[in-house]
Amino acid sequence: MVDAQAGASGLDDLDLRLLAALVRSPGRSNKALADELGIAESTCAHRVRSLRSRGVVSGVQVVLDPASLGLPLQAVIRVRLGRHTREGVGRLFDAIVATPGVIEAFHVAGEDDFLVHVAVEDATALRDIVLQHITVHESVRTTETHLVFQRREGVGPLARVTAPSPTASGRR
Amino acid sequence: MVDAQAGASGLDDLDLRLLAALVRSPGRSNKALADELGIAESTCAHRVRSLRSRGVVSGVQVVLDPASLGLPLQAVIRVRLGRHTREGVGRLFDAIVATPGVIEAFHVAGEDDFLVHVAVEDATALRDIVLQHITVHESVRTTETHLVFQRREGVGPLARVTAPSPTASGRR
DNA sequence: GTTGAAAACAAGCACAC
DNA sequence: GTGTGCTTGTTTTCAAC
Repeated sequence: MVDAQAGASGLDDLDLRLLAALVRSPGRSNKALADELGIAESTCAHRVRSLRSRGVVSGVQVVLDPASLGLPLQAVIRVRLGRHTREGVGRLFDAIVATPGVIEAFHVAGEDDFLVHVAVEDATALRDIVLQHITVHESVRTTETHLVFQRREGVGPLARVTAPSPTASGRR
Repeated sequence: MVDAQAGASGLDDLDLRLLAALVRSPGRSNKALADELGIAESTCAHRVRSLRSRGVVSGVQVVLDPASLGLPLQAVIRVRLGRHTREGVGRLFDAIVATPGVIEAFHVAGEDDFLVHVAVEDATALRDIVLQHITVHESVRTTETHLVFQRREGVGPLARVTAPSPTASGRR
């Protein structure tokens, strides 16, 4: 085997185990992390800081429950544009993510141009978002609103890196 | 005015300001939070614990950068089903979120049944996900894969609760 | 790159208001 | 529901390996 480097990124085995532990339980103390990985606390702290500074860990996020906030309704709004100028698309994207209730938005290729995930209080609020924040933009041609029955987190990107091939094909 | 309660949820003004501060900078210490809000540390700690126990704050999440992990390609896969049995849908959902590279998945109403957000290393990996993890399920009729140019976070649910009416109705 | 130890810091708890 | 002081534990820093 070459060394402990993984893939194209400069992440060694310890980095990956650290990331896995971090993702699994973000609230843990540095001491607890270090103990689990069998390394010194200072080493653990250094690696975590390094991963943050390199941008591998983009950040930490507090997740709110929309329903508890009085926003029990979620939807994905598919937005299709007419004219596609670079500035128009950029300004629309800016306006979309600045709209209260918008959780995330994707600029995608294909039939649709944007997918917008929103949480709102009721159907009226949903209509108001579409009419007052989306279709008001002249570049928007059509929208389609899809109610979200359920949203679930996936195992995430890390699962592709840590366990890419269950079939042991020699070494990578 | 009635009191400091907001909307249908039992959240007062301090709770909302606390949540806003938490979301803005999740890494902050309790002391820093308390100082910003002008309250005692114990009060701040109590409120935060209460918000967590009530489920308003669902949790804390470590956000990884897929590109730094060697997964520069993101896509949204739209999945349409043929047969819609309750168990079939549930098992498919389980399988989808367990697929390495899947960041999140939505079960939606309408034309499509699932929207799956994935991060992968290249186009081949994307094809493999669709063929080996999605279309292998007999309930799946068709899929459409849409490349993600860019994903952006919205201002979030809290913005709908904290600043619903910009018109100053009395003092805050 | 890793470690252990000391100093600075923050969190949790019981209690008083 | 809010504030205070103490005790405990944790993060940080630094010299050294």
